[in-house]
Amino acid sequence: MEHEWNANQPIYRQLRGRIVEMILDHVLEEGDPLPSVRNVAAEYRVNPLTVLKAYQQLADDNIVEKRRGLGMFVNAGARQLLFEAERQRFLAEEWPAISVTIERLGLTPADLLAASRSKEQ
Amino acid sequence: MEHEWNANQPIYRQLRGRIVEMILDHVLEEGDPLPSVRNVAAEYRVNPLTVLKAYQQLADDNIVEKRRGLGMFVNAGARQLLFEAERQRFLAEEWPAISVTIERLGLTPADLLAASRSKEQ
DNA sequence: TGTAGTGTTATAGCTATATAGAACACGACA
DNA sequence: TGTCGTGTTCTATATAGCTATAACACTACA
Repeated sequence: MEHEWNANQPIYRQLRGRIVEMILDHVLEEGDPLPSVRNVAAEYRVNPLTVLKAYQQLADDNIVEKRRGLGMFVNAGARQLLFEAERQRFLAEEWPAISVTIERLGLTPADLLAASRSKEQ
Repeated sequence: MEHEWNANQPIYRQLRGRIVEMILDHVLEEGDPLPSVRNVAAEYRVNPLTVLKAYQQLADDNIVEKRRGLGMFVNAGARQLLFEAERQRFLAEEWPAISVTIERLGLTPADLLAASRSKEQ
């Protein structure tokens, strides 16, 4: 997990996004415990309450389950749930504006491919 | 210009984005006046200081020029400046994450095309 | 000179986000 | 029983974003 936060979104929202990515990318499997609130707070230099807020939203969405004294765990079926939810959200809320931006800026598939590859290095 | 703000970004930043789009799309030509601070504030139900903040950033970036008592005007060369700046910013800051998301969600060009077209209706 | 537009500055208050530190409650284990 | 992990709650402070309202300064025009 990257260590840096940007200023475009609240930290708790970026953190939630990263947990979502870890689940979708099989870094976290169903049944796995999430990194503890204290560990994440210490490692990424944020307030435990900020971490808790991110985790709380995941619990509200039925992605994780909190077990007091034990930790938080990825729910069964969480990946499928996220996959479908993120897909719909991306197609409905993000892609339309991205598509318009790509056209407006005259970006070709070659431009986009080159930009994707240069970042992989 | 759309009338609704989302909660993902501060209003002043969304407003700045819309002015940028209007310039890139030739809705605003170089030399044109921007809608006045009061007009935008009234029409979109935001505080004049919020509008001013968006406009101030455009002035800081040499996109517009403020003329007290007269209005704000799109600078000569602003479109080219924006076009290049937005292109670079999009390719460097936005596209890499978008690309990863598209791959992660298993979205095909057909999925994306369908989503673009359904929004056009 | 007065009016009607423009930008600009000031004061004040509220909400959201984030921080800091501490302590409480639970569960597993030695 | 005590320890060490976990989640959870509490109090307090600071900053950013946004709101509301008002007034000041500039410009063009009748």
